[in-house]
Amino acid sequence: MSLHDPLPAAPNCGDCPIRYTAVCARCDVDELAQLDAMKFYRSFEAGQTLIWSGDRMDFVASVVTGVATLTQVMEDGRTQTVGLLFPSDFVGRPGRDTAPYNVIATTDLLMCCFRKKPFEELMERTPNVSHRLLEMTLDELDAAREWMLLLGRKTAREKIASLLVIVARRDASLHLHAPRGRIVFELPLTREAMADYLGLTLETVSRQISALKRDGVIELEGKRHVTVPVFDRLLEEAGDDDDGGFVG
Amino acid sequence: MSLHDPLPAAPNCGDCPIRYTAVCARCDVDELAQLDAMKFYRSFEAGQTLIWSGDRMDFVASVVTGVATLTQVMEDGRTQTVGLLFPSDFVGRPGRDTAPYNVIATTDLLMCCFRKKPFEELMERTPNVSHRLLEMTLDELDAAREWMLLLGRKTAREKIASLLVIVARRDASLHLHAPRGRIVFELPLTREAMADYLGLTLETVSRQISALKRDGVIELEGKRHVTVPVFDRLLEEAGDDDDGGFVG
DNA sequence: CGAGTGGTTGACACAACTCAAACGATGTGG
DNA sequence: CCACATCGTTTGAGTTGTGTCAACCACTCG
Repeated sequence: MSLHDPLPAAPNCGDCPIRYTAVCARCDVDELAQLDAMKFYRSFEAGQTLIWSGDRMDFVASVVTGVATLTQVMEDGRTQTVGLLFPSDFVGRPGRDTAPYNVIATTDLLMCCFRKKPFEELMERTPNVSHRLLEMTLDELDAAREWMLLLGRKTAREKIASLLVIVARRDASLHLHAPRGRIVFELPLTREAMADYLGLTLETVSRQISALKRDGVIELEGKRHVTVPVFDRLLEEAGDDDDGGFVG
Repeated sequence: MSLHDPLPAAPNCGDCPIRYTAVCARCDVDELAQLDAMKFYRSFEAGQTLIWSGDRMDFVASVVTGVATLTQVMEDGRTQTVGLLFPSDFVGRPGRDTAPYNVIATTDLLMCCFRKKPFEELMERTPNVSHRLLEMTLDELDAAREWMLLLGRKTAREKIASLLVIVARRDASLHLHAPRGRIVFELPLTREAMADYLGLTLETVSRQISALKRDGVIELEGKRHVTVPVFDRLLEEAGDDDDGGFVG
């Protein structure tokens, strides 16, 4: 399975690909049955905007397959992506009713949705959900702060390498292993979407990817299919001091 | 009361300045008594590092008075501040035992601490605490994402203006009102700490502050005492499209 | 009074941005 | 089936905002 797989038929919770990683990860059979009863699926095509900043949000959701971005746009059009959503990531905030960001599908996307009100009520009586959500939110906060270091202090080349590391890790985690040695993955983002996430222009992104290719850090087939011959080399280029523990 | 006030004698929870804004905000008298029994205070001087990244953390804490920063440092010394902690903000993550960031007091600081284990146990049986912590963590995530926009897309001048807006807002929230018209506050950060938070060099910070002064957006007495004659003007300079609703 | 700390200002360099041209892949209509 | 438009991308040439290096100022402390 990769980030781009065709959408599976709406799965039963029991054999859902994100059963043990999403908000529902710690639910018992009874709790799962309750979620199962209230869930509904929505699918989107690559490029579609699911939610506009300022919209009323009457549901929360988990990404089942595909990738989406959270982006902020300034009045004059400057755009910054503030979150990448991979399978199992959660969208929406209990207790808030308007969306603070645009949510955009960058690949075909399947979401598992819950109407907000019933979900909030379930959260009230189900610590297994609210504690898992707290844990996931704390993880996202850590990720956001790591991204602040990237945006504030890394060079364009380090930024690109760091993004590739993130994508490689999230892709690997779908297969339940850590990236090591020679790895291959698909980029779920256009050059422009990468630029918006990295705080760069798309030209700079393109140039730095070309440079990493020229230097043998990566190989490309087409624009999206990336091979990293030596993952540790990519890690060095990313300039991270730690290796960011693997979460299965 | 300002961000810099001398430390009060260790207060009783009932008349603690952050009684209705910290993790304990929603606790009833009984829950408060439990927290009261297990809490202890620690104070720090401006400039002190409370916690080093990688250290074992056996407590969590709330800022009672003063300001602290969370900072990340790369191997080569590049430094990025990833969080500003004002009174009522929470430090430490239940369920993790080593600190991911340096925590540094930028003013004299009073912390209300809880040993991690007992606090976690109390959280298990006290939804009023864990729900409040979830809410605060979601707020912090929003703040981190707003900062990502700043780091990725704003100019140096906009960055400075934005920081001043944040400090003005947090300072005002201690007095339970929103900033408006002519306002006055103390900067709780050195130029270097500002640079680390804004992803700039201290020279650029200094130049842009001089420029804002020259243009009449701010007035300075000494290096730290700031007067903003027209708060809306500062907001324009910050380049934010929304006015970031007031939280009392 | 000298040393140290935090801040300001200047001169210059360079990484990344802007503007512009062109490419390959894909799709569409005559 | 070819001409043509579009989209995402690459590459080049020139500009600029911010970083770097360095001198100097204002205070404070011992």
